[in-house]
Amino acid sequence: MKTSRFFIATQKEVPAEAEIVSHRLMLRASMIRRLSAGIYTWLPLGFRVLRKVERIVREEMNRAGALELLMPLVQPGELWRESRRWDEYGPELLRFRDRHERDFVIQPTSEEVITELARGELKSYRRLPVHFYHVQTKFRDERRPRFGVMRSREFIMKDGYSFHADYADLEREYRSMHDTYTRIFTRLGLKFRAVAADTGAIGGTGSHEFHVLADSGEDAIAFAPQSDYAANVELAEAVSPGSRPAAREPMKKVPTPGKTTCEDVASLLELPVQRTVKAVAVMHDGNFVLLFVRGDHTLNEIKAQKLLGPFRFASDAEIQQALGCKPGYIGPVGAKVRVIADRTVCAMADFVCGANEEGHHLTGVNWGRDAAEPQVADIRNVVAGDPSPDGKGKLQIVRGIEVGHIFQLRTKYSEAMGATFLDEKGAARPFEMGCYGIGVTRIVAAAIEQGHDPRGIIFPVPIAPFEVCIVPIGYQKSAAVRQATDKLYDELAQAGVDVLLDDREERPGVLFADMDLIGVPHRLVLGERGLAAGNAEYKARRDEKGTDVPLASAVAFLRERLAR
RNA sequence: CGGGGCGUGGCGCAGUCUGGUAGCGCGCUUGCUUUGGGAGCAAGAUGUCGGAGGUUCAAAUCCUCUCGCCCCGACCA
Repeated sequence: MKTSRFFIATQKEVPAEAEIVSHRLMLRASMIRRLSAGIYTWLPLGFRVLRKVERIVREEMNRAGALELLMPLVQPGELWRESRRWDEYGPELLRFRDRHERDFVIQPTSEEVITELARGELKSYRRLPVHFYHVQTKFRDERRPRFGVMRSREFIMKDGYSFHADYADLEREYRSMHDTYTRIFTRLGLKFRAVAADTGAIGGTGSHEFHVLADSGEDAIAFAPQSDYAANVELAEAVSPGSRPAAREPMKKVPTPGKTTCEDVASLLELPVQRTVKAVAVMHDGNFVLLFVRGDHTLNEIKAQKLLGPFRFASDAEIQQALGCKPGYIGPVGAKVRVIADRTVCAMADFVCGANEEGHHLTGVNWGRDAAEPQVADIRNVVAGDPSPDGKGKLQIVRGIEVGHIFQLRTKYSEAMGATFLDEKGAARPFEMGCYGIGVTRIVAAAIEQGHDPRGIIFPVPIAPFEVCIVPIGYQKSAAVRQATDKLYDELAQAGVDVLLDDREERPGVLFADMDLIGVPHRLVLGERGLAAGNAEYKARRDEKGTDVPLASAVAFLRERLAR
């Protein structure tokens, strides 16, 4: 490709809308343009990257035996009523009516359609197992789209669905997909981690997320460096710290006017915040419930929800009614309500908590002696330094961008939609199902979050818009440069290298800046100076300085570099 | 959904408080010079100031309505 025949519209200035580095760079590099909130056009440069990501995904899915098909973007609402997701999905599901007033949705995923297909086509166990996938546009009407294509409303996802006669076979496919995803993200050149994930309302044992590691990630991941343990913080178990020490202090009420947070109370009393206990008041099924975590810990709402079922935070008025005090001074002593303590809190003695009286806290509080023994559960988020749940070392926390998710659906959809097959004995049984997603568009942004410097994007070779660029100095002026450049360009193209020749009539600085910005991994510069000695100058995108390479061996040199 | 902010040429912004000839930088066009890290000079083009209504001799500026976009929050005792 020659730049003069391509479309590069780089910008020095960034549109004010862009917040994170990948979004800024994608706009500046002219990979994408925003059309509407969370809706983007992929320009030719960005589209090349997108296609390369898709290609790797397809190759590995096909290699694993999955079969590509294409399901519609627009799906009948009727199917969604069958699966009950019409009601469960909420406002993120984009719905509309056609001219006959029939309900339709723009698909956020395709479980309904694939299950509909399966119940019509997969009548016999002899057809199983089978795994269908497609790479298709998705729409989720996000409450708040942001970060460019990282969290957009319209995006491209690879979603696959597998059908099995029994759970053992589903598990086999699930492990196979775990391996396949590992290969895909490895080939994409990304630093990633597979982590155990929450299975949400569906339950079941199997769900893993694949996260690209980046500080700007929206998810927190807990992992143990000494073992294989890795889990989304939403899920990571906070293990019990052991048995509770004996009480040594008497309970005492102390004035703490205006000190409503554990940090404030701890600093007033000159105690570590780890000696304090904080209360979270929630309403569940019309009942007032107090949840206690250590002062420096935070409540894990997902764990709490699993324990209690759906709940919401209590209002100030409800707290006043249940405890007779304001928020900020809540404690378990004398509280005639349901009390749930985190495992860590349960193992505390002589702790500090609210006195259920405005402006006062209690010190030297002990379970059993001063307050009724609470219900104990794991309801907090793990923090760095917590022991790993597998007993091997301590947890660390890193941030990640979720780019893949594999899931054992089991029979949720097949039962809801009556999708059954006949087994060897002629009995109708619902399919065991798995589903497997990869956020194709998000991967592009994630790769940039992981690979960039002040000059621009640094793409991994497999997904770079071009593998190599040639920057001639004086292409329009010097016949020698032009001749050598054209020859090299032809040779590289012949050798199957994805090469971009920057033949624009611009000053060299402009060409260098653009090639750096769009993230081409390898660069060859041809100028009269070097050509006189028979050399081209080679520089990898991450290198500070270039090195001379004999022009005669430049193709072989690059092929060797690209083969790595 | 709640809170905050912004809509002025393709992009980034000033001008709005205090009504009175619509401006700057980047980009774009043409010419000359320049040419190994985002050039210089000169000449140019591009605006229904998001939209509708109102107040006024006069509205980018004041008022009302409306549309769009961005950011923050939804962990709090």
